[in-house]
Amino acid sequence: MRISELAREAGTTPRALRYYEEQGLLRPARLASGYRHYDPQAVGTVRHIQLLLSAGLNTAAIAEILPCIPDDVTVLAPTCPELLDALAVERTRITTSMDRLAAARDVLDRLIQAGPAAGDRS
Amino acid sequence: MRISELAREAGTTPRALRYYEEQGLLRPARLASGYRHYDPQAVGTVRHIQLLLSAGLNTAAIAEILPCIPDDVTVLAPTCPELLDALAVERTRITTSMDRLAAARDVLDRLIQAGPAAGDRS
DNA sequence: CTAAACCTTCACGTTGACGTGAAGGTCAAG
DNA sequence: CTTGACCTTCACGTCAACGTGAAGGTTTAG
Repeated sequence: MRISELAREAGTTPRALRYYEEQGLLRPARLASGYRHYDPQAVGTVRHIQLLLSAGLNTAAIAEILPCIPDDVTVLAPTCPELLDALAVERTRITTSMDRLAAARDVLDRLIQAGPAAGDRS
Repeated sequence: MRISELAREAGTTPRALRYYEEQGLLRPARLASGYRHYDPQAVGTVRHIQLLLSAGLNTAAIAEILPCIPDDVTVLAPTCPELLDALAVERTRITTSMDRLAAARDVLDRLIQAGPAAGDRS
């Protein structure tokens, strides 16, 4: 598939896919015309990238981790043991972020309940 | 107190405090010299700001919410009912972020366990 | 009185993940 | 054979929360 189709399938833009390639996250083949050619597995790969990005990992961290993620999401066969430290660091970072989010959400919850709870009868 | 002392107390920098003021989050008094003067409550206010920032709220959202947060953190008395929608939106955003973080952490967990789980007995 | 350590207001620099044209090549359809 | 929808590579723009001097006024300690 070509870049626009992959972008549609994965819910992103051609620009982002070129950026991922520039950062070493994707290595599409090239047609004679110079067009990028992606195999179907790239859809899952891109979804992984987006997921990890939304978790706060930067492209450098994903570039380290991504080669360890096999095509089939559920199988998870050949892991790279050298990266365990990096994985643990990111895991800790994610957990810390979740804790902060939970604390902030508590503040909002108190605000939400403090207001209308007292006297909102309409 | 002056800006450097507040920065120390709240664990941040004078630059950040000036930025918060520029964004309408703080309104310190001014001495005759032009120096900013903060009352002790500002320490808690700044901590709230940092917490909400770390939760992904931007300064505009915090500017809306902050006036509703009373000085005493635990009391939470006079809430602004008009802002309930904004609060709910941010709450949803936070929950969504937490879900994404949890999903990404699951991916990392599978990677962490897939590798050393097979044969790591030490 | 002077030096250190504050403070002030500009105003440009940084970082990351892209957005957004610009200028031009490629390819299937009519 | 030309239109239009693709694609390519630069390369500058964006946004947010500050960092980092620059140039100068203020306050405090000796």
